[in-house]
Amino acid sequence: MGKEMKPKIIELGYDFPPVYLGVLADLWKHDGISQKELGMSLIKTKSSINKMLTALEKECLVHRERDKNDNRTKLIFLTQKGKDLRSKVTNLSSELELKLIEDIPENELKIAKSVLHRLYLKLSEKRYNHKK
Amino acid sequence: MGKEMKPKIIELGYDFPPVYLGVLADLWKHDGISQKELGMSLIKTKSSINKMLTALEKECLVHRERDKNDNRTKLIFLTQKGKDLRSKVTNLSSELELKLIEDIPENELKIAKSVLHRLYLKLSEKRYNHKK
DNA sequence: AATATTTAGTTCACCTGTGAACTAAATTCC
DNA sequence: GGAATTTAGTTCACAGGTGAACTAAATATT
Repeated sequence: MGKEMKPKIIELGYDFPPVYLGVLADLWKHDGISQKELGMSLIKTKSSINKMLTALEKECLVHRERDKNDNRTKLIFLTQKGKDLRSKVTNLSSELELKLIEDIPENELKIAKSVLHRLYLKLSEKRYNHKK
Repeated sequence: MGKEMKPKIIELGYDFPPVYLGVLADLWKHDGISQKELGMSLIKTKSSINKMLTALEKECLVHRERDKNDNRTKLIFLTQKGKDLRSKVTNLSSELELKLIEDIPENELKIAKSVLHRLYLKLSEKRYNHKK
C-alpha cells in the first residue's frame, strides 16, 4: 500500500514515507495528543514516533507544543496545511482500501482483525512478563 | 516472536536474526532449492535472501552449490549442523506457536489466514499491473 | 550463428524502526 | 521537603529489508 501511496504524496507536493500518514490520520481524529498516546495507538516506540514527527514537522504538517499541565509531555497539533491534507488523502486511501477489500466478506474481515488483535495482545503480554 | 526466539538461538550457540529461521524451516522441508524459490516462498526479495544466506553460511548452517543444469542458479543445502538444528528449533517454535494460538478457535485462524492471503494476492497483482 | 532479451544472483547505498543511554520534569516515599 | 523512582521525550548507532545497478549465464529472435 505504501508503494501505491508514495507517488500520490509526491503529487500533493510533500515527501515523507507513506506509513507516516498513520500519524496524520490519528491527529485528524484527535488533534493535540501526546507523543506517548500516538505511540500507543500506532504501536510504535517513542523513537519511531519522534522520527515521524520530526519529518512531518519539516513538511510543516504538524507542530509540537509543551503541555502546560505537564512540562514533560509535548502535544502534537496539525498545522493548517496538515488539516487541509485530510480530504485529499482520505479520498485516496479509502479508495485504495475499498479496492483492496471489496470482495472479502465483511464477517471474515472482522474475524481476521480480531484474530490479529488477540495475537498482538498475547505477544505483548508475553513480552511484558519476560521483562519482569 | 523474534524477541522470544533470539535468546534461544544464542543458547544453541548461534547468532543470527530469528526471522532467518524461516529459511532453515523451508530447507528442512525441501533441501536443495534455489534462492529464487526461497524468495518466493518466504516473500522476500533476492537481496534479502542473499543477506540471509550469507549470514547462515557464516554460521555453517547452509552452503550454496552451483546448479549443474543451470549455471546461473545456486542450490541451497543444509550442512550437518543445519540438519541437526531442526529438532531443537522446531520444538521451541512449535511450543511458542501453540502457546500463542491455544485459545483461538481453529476456524477463525483459518479465516484469518485466508483473508491475509487474499490481501497479499491483491496487493501483488496491483503492484504488477503498475509496473507494466 | 550473432545479437538481443531474460533470468539468477551479487553488491551497495539507503530507508524505516528500534533499543539503549541520556535529559529533564513529575511523582513517590520516607 | 529532599532523595529516589518514574515518566516523556531526544539522540544515536544499528538492524533487517529493499531497489537499482551490476555480472554472468541462458534463452529468444532474426
